[in-house]
Amino acid sequence: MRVQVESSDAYHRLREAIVSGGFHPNERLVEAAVAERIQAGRTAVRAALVRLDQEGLVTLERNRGARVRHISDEEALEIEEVRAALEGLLARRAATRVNPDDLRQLLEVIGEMHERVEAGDAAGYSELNARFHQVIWAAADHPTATRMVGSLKSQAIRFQFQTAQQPGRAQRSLREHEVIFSALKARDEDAAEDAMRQHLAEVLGTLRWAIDSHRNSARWLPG
Amino acid sequence: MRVQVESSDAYHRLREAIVSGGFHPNERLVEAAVAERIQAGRTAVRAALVRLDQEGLVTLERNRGARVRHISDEEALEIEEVRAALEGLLARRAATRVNPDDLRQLLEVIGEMHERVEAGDAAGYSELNARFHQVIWAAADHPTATRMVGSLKSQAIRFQFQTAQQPGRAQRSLREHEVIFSALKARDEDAAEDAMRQHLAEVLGTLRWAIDSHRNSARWLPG
DNA sequence: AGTGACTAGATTGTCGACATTATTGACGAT
DNA sequence: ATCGTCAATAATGTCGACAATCTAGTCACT
Repeated sequence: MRVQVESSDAYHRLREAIVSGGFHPNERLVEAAVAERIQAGRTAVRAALVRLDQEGLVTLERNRGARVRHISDEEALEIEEVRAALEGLLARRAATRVNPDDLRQLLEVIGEMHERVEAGDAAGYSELNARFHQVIWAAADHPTATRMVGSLKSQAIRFQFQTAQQPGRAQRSLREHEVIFSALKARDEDAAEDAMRQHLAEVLGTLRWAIDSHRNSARWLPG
Repeated sequence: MRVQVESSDAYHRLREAIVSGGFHPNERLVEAAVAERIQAGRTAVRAALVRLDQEGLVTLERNRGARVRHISDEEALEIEEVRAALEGLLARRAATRVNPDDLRQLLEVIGEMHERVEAGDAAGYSELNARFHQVIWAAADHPTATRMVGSLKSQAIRFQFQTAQQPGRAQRSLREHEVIFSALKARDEDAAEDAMRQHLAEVLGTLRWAIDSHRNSARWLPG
């Protein structure tokens, strides 16, 4: 029976707990309590908090402890902008490096996407969307950019649903993915970057719209 | 007389020591030794190392300690690519947000750049180059992207000189900066992003060339 | 000489204890 | 009632000690 757990596990577990919503935004992370919850020592929790702070998932204030970082609407938009720039770069790189197997996987994902759209399964579509992008990241073979995009993704996860569930969004998204695929298949760098940026500009626009309308409705009710 | 130093200072000091070359790439960072050198406790050093690991300046291996991270030539090129994408985004944002004072500062920097170029002062030019970009970051008002660019910059600092000191590079660089300035002054988003990306593509090309020629010369001598 | 087991030393990982610092709530003065 | 003071409590920051782990060197054996 193992009691001691290596500290990097504490990091991964706490990260997972935060990203999956086990802690709410702005919730205070008391070291002792967290340590008990994730079965680790306070030392390990402390190290994990420092890493998560650097990563942007947590804010750490001296002598005042840690909180789950609240990503504001505005910041979510910023993150999405950066993601567009980075994924544009990745798509460009991927265009000159995709191999037949990558293309096969992308095509497969697109096929499944059609099914989900017809079934009206937004969650399932979201999942496929993530897979599509991951295949491109792998093909791009660019660890630096991939690492940064991954970090951004976990910060913005809370907003993921707001865009995915806009009516008609999935259909348009699917078409955009098909354009990206065509560009990659043609190994056209410029077209791939353009298509990816275009796609993420649409996502950004949708998110902006969703946030605005949410803001307004929130102002109507209590007003 | 204060002996105790707050731990975030340990981070800043160690970071500064690494970035400014006080430790060599791949040099081992023994906690006790570092603690003494930067006048801090081992606990503080440990926290600093975790942050620097997450930041990419240091690699941390379990039970095997920390080393100054060696940025390979290839990785330096990747970093420069990402920087180009991010700074392109920042230039675009800046185009719609620059105020007269920002433009005044940029013009001032360009003026001084002319002087340095004529004086053949590569180091001074580098300094001004950094200032130019920083003004743009401030005008862009985009904390997320700015934070990431800053992090990249410190990782790639070792390669900064290799590009700056190529003969004739400063003159061309200066012209590129003037194009960026014009686009910002005209508040033309597309032109600003294009100009910035063009500029950094030149930097990337120069770096690539410098690395290649260095690689070759290194292979000639001992071979 | 080369290989592998083993030991001694160096270094990191973790814990518990305690000092330092924030936060909360009670209390009294205005 | 509002504000400021102050004590009580809770939480974080730091240290020293020790356990766990790696590394380098020795020595026996082939």
